[in-house]
Amino acid sequence: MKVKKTTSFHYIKNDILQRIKTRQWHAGDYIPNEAELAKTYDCSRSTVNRALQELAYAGIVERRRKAGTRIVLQPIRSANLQIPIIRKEIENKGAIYRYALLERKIISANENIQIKLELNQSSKILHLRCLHFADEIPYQYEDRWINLLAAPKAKDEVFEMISPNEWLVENLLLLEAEHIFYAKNAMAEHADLLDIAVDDALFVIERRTRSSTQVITLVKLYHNGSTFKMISQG
Amino acid sequence: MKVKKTTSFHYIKNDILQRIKTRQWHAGDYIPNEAELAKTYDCSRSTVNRALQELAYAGIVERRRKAGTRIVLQPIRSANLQIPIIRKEIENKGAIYRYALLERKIISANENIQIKLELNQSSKILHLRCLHFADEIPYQYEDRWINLLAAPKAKDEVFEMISPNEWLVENLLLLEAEHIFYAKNAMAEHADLLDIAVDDALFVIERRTRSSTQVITLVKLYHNGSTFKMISQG
DNA sequence: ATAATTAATATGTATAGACATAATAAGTCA
DNA sequence: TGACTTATTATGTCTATACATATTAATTAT
Repeated sequence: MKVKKTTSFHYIKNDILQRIKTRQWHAGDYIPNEAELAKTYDCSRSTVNRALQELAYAGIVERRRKAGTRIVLQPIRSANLQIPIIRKEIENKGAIYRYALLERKIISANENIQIKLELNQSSKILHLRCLHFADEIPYQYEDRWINLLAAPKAKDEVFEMISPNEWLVENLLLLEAEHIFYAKNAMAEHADLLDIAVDDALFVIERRTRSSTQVITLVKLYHNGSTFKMISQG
Repeated sequence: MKVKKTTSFHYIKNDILQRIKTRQWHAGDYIPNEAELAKTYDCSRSTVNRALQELAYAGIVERRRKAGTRIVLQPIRSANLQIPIIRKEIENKGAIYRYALLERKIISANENIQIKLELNQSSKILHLRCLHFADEIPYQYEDRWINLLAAPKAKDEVFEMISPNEWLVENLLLLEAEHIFYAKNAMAEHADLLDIAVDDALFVIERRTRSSTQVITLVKLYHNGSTFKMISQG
């Protein structure tokens, strides 16, 4: 005879998910409150609370004080995307990675860059253009702007041997980032650099990295044919 | 004079992040254990535990029993992507949404689809092709396969008035999904349907939705010029 | 030296109880 | 009726304590 010891929040989480999946509880409905669930599962409210908080974080339920917990109507398709580090992505494929600097220039921010870097007035920006190769085949073209107010040390780095991303990771801590993805036809410049045809579809990642107070860097990454795979959990 | 009441796990989380950002603690280093941090912050170990668990979930630190908690070397750029529901995306822009069914056909799975739908043998599949309009302008082309073993009721739905996605959300519970994103040049068929030129860059989302045991549906969504914006937190 | 065993340790999780807080509902007054 | 005030309630969070568990370090046996 088995003796129940404790009910895990994992068990509760799965059980509630199961009830939702089997339509025992319907989308839009409020589910019993924590105290009642604690009785049902014969555990403490803390345990139920943890299970429900994780379900809320995963977007399965919505919680509001006094109102209660209800099953999200149309579970928003949120997905956790792991954006690969270019060197690792290439090396994981068994290819040899090579980095090359195309251009390094200190410029004054034009209006467009000024807005994107959230600068009050035009100031000095380090503009870098680079290429990443996999087995000597152009793999990604990188167009980057570094805010020298936020990263003054970048002035002293030539970026011949180290890629901007790796330098930034080593020299600053990049925690907050904002991404935009889109598709774009290759322009003559891109085609030339990536050794593809003009108008070939490019997958572009635009990333803005910031500290709490300022934008540190803006980068546009042009991929040729590369895909991103992500798994969203439920 | 202010009297300290309690230390919130939010405070601890932010404080640790701050220490990492200001390089007081370095990437790769182990940070003090929970008991010590509890003393530092004058709070209970539970509170520290919660803060650290959230930091671990966010990919900032790694934790292992007995070993301790250390700051992740190269914080993996993971980002939470909210995939818009087409109707809402269009309506949010203030445009009028319209759905149109192009084709509905029950087929036997060919080898390719059979693999993607994880079927042991060829079985009946519902193939749907649809268009989504914003103010009568083609906005997204949808190419979808529904596994009739997983969703037999779909046989009885004509999909003239309701889009496959909305029907599936109402009739099944879709919790697990797998996404792939890529860029692709428009083929003649796509160009024709989306009213664009051949070879224009398309942003494609490929989504496979499943229950715990089987694949329910596979869909390819072809966007014309639409971008996705996502914010990854730190 | 090597393998197996045992101890030590940091995190993982559950609990009962307490108080905080947001949001709603009920009640009160103009 | 409408504007304010006051309960009420469900979730949010913290604490002290206890035990579980994974992993490493130390010890013992071979």
